[in-house]
Amino acid sequence: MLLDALQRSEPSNEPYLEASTTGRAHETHSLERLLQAWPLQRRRVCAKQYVFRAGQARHALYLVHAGFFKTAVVSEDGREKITGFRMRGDLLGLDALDMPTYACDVMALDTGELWELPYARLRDELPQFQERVTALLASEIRRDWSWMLTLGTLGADQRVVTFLFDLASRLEQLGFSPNRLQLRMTRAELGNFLSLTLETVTRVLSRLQARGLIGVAGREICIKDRNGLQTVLRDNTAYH
Amino acid sequence: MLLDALQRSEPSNEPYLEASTTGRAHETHSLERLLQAWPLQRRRVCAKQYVFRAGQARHALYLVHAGFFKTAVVSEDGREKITGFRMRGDLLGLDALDMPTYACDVMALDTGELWELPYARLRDELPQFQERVTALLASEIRRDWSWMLTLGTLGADQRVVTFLFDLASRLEQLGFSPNRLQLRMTRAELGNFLSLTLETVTRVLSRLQARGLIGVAGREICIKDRNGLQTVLRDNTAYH
DNA sequence: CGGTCATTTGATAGACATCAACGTAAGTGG
DNA sequence: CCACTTACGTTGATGTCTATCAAATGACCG
Repeated sequence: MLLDALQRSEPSNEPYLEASTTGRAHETHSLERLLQAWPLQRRRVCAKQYVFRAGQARHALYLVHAGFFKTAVVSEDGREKITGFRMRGDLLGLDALDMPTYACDVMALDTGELWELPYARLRDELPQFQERVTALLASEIRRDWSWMLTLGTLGADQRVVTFLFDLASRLEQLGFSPNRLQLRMTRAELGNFLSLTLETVTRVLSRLQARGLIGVAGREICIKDRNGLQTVLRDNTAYH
Repeated sequence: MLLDALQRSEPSNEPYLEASTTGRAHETHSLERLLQAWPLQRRRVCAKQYVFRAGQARHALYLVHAGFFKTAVVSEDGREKITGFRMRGDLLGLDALDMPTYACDVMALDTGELWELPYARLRDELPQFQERVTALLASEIRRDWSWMLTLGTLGADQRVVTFLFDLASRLEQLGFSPNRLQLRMTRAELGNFLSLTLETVTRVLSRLQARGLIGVAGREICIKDRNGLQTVLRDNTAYH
């Protein structure tokens, strides 16, 4: 139950414009609707380009309008950890709201468009905005906790499957097909997010494909047997 | 740099009332000062007692005034993950601000006192409160990310050392000695938080003690050689 | 003082990391 | 248009960290 509310991670965007079974314009888009009357600064970014980096002066909040992004934290000694993948409707920079500088790196994984939100003005002039921001902050915490649970208690296969389900669910929310996933990150990035090596990610995907549960063609993955994948989650619950 | 701002996890409370070198009344206590004029409902809890559990109707926010607590999420199939240890100055229930029910379990690890904060009223009547809550939410996210980094990229020894440093730092902020740590959680709980087994935690502590870096007597741990411990962190940076 | 729970330590095994090649795709420049 | 380069992905062999299993000791409590 908690899980349903929490799980999240990944995106794929412009292709696959099929109709979703559940309709469009979900929670994710509510911020966009809220901001329709505002003249927002837009910013285009290309793949591998940083939106901002930890330590830079915080100018604004960014609302993802298109494209895929990764957020990451880095330690002094260079260890990096991808904390999430962001897509349309996600807000970037929230985690530094109380700071003068950004607290994480955000990199575009493909070309995308961002809307620059002037936080202070929106907060003061748009009453629902503050509330929305609070909700987004809280849900980010729950999402993080959910991933901590996943990474801390599940084995490699189950982590990957959890990721695939989460990505599929997010895509579906945006109106895309939940069965054809276009990964925008490398195996290494996926592995980093899941606390696995890139080789392990590859092996898991191959394994799942061999069992007929998914189809893998590079970064294009299709989900063939949802129940089978659910079984993977239920079965060998490694650890603890 | 990021790390310093982020790391956090653990507490120990009433004993060790030594003077801290850095003075008192830090950021952590600012909420208490802010609330001095308010008549707050207080609640006493005993060890092993739940403050609230995930799914229960959300009544209020709780400010920890005394005692130690653990927050945990649980999946449908019973996997549990401790997401943090909370002490004086921490706010409980923040992660569910936008929900009708709590999103995690909170259990007292010893006797403690909580102050019940009526969120809606405080938000409306105390302007600085909203701001404070936002800051706390954001810093919880950064803290979570920092632990994700630690758990995802460091080996067992380094996780435990990171934990000890974090705990020591938090204790110092509260005015206690940063060198004598009274753990309030079992090895199993510590292991759960660090994504290790209780046996591994025990072994690491024994190992560090054998090297003369710390002293271990059950749940009482004293830090003997900070530099030596720093070395552990620098050295064998396992993984990736 | 028996009984439960927490901690410690040892022996063993397994899952995943590491190391090493090789295959594939895409982009560059001659 | 095709070597050449570079980045990414796949697969295999091997190693190791830490989980698992097991047992003994100690602490606390009714």
